[in-house]
Amino acid sequence: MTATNGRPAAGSDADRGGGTGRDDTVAAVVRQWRSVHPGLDTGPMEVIGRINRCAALLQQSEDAPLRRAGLSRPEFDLLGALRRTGHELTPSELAKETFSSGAAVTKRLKQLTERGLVERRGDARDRRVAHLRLTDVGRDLVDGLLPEQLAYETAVLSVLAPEGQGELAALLAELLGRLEGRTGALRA
Amino acid sequence: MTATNGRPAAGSDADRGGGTGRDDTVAAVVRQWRSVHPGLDTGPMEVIGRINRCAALLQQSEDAPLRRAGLSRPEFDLLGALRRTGHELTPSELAKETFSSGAAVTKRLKQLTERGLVERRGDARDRRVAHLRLTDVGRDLVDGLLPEQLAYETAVLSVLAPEGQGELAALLAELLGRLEGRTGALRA
DNA sequence: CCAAAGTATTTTACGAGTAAAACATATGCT
DNA sequence: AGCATATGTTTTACTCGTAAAATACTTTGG
Repeated sequence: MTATNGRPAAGSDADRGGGTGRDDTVAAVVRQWRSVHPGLDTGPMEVIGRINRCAALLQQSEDAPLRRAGLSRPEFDLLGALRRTGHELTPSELAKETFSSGAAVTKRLKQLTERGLVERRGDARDRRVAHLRLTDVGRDLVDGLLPEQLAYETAVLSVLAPEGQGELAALLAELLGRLEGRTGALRA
Repeated sequence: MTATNGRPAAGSDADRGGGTGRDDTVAAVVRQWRSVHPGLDTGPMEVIGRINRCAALLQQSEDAPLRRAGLSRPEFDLLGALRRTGHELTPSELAKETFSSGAAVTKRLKQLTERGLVERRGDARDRRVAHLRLTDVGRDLVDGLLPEQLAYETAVLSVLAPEGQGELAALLAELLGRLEGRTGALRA
């Protein structure tokens, strides 16, 4: 919690490595804060601010191939969950799997079922629960879209060297694993 | 675009380093996809999926101190922009500064002005434009909240060693800088 | 000076997510 | 069996963001 931990001093390390690094907007914001509140440890901003901003930027571009297919990312995530698990899922399982609320899943399912991408089947034993599965059309849509989507993402990420991507993935995995360990239940 | 680029092979590298690494949910998802579509290069998922998931998780916890003050993160960002630039800003400048649409800024300003955190002043020369500034109350709120918020974020991030945080910040800065270079205009 | 075009901001209509309540059904206890 | 409680899902009321239209003002060029 002190202002002098192990992080490299902020405000001048914007370009590391080959000197090709542009200055990012978060660095500029942090610089402003530091000049207004010189005593503050702005370290967390440099991580969290950038994660948020990256997420926002990536989602804009990232979703381009999806939109061509008339799908939002949350919709694609839902279809993807059904595809990758390979079996039927109940609404609650889908909610857990896609990290969204039950109500949101209900709404998405309604639309996706109307579009014929997903089918609903009632449970014989417990008539409260529903089982959802992809229709053939839904399955083909996902299978056709995924390679496109991944190719697109590969292209977007190619601004980073492969080793950089690997390091980034590893660090994020570590952070994510521990954050999830704190709060998130580990799913079955 | 080939499946054999420089990234470490996915699916078994979940714990690196000291062996303390928990398995994160994205790793599990990627494993599922790989077993359904073995030919696919899932590299981008490991980066983008994790960035998105981290952003989501962080925002949940992150915003706790803010909520105590009755502020959403976008509201705090707006107040913060006014505080850190140190001068008045027009609605359009605020929109640029907080990466949100003009309409969203209008709405937030309305609420924040009603709450007495922000003041509006009309421009003498050009009567279309407004100039916004923090009230004393608004300024004190931001100044009181920021250290709390940063301390909280520091605590959340402390699941990563300081060097890890530094590396992560640097990699994200590089990614972000180049992504912004592609599309985003570099602001003044 | 006046009309046309441009710019800053707000308003409107709407889509999507959420929390909490409402339903519908199942399970446990006596 | 019968009632209380728990669980899975949907509905309701509401908030917030967005795109596009509307508004208000300014600038430009004849």
